[in-house]
Amino acid sequence: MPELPEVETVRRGLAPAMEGARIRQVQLNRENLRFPFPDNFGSVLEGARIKALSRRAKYLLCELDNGHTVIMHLGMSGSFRLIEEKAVSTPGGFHLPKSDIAKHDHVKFHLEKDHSNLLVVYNDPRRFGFMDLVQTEQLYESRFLAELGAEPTGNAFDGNMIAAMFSGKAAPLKAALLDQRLIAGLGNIYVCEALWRSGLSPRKPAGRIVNRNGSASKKCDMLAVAVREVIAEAIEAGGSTLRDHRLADGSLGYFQHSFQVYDREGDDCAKPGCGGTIRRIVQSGRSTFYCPKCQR
DNA sequence: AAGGGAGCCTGGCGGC
DNA sequence: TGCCGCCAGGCTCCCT
Repeated sequence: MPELPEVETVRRGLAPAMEGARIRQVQLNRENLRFPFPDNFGSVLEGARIKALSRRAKYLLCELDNGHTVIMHLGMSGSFRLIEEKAVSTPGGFHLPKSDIAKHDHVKFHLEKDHSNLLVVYNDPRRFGFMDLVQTEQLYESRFLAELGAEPTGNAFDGNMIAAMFSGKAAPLKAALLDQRLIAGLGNIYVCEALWRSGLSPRKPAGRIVNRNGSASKKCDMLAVAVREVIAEAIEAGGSTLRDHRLADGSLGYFQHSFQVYDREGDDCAKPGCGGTIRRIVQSGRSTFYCPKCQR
């Protein structure tokens, strides 16, 4: 479920319960997800207290009080469930009632907070997600975070920044916006939506929206605004829920009802007076949805 | 050197 | 009903 707004929604769902909690036990139901779990994963986590749950791009960062931070990525299909203590509590934490045990539950974090037990379960059918452990001091030099580009929610993100990033680029706008080394956190859905909102074709070479002298054109400004807005609105809506993914508390995000182009091939373009039809094309192996009439 | 494609996995859906 | 191919929100690696 995971582009930036979904990860942020997960973070907001888990943080109140997890921050300040102590990790009693970590249960790994397999030795790897996309990558192997680090050897010391359990030993470093168990007994530690969670200081903060934050986010960078699509990564969840769980800072512990022992100098380590857990880096987590949800891949394509990862999700968390938060389960409050139930009747089946034991001295070692508690176990899921049979009805709550799901296929592909790969990691269970048994937590204790304010004398009650919590269970945080990570489920991931496709196992493209992963978890890693780094020294908090070197967090931003770690291999996953070091290369990341601008946070599209940040104050510095504007048309000038886009101009600097896209200047001279031959890659299509779609690919440039998906490049995590430039802007970090956008995925297939929100890129399609942002391009539609800004009236720009996903096929247009990224460098061509930049002024000849390298400064920000009107198009750069409009694109920056569209990206900021679509991300902000999606976070506000609790992200998008596709294929029945749930949020940590079991509820559903509803931004998918606001999609104007994503997965809407054949629909009329929603832009007033446009009259175009949404089309699906494939760019670098992935679906792009756009309106050929008003996106130029 | 940047850009495109395959590969990693499982599950759900539509077509026959 | 069953089987098959295609598709899916991400990322890394390898090739040109």
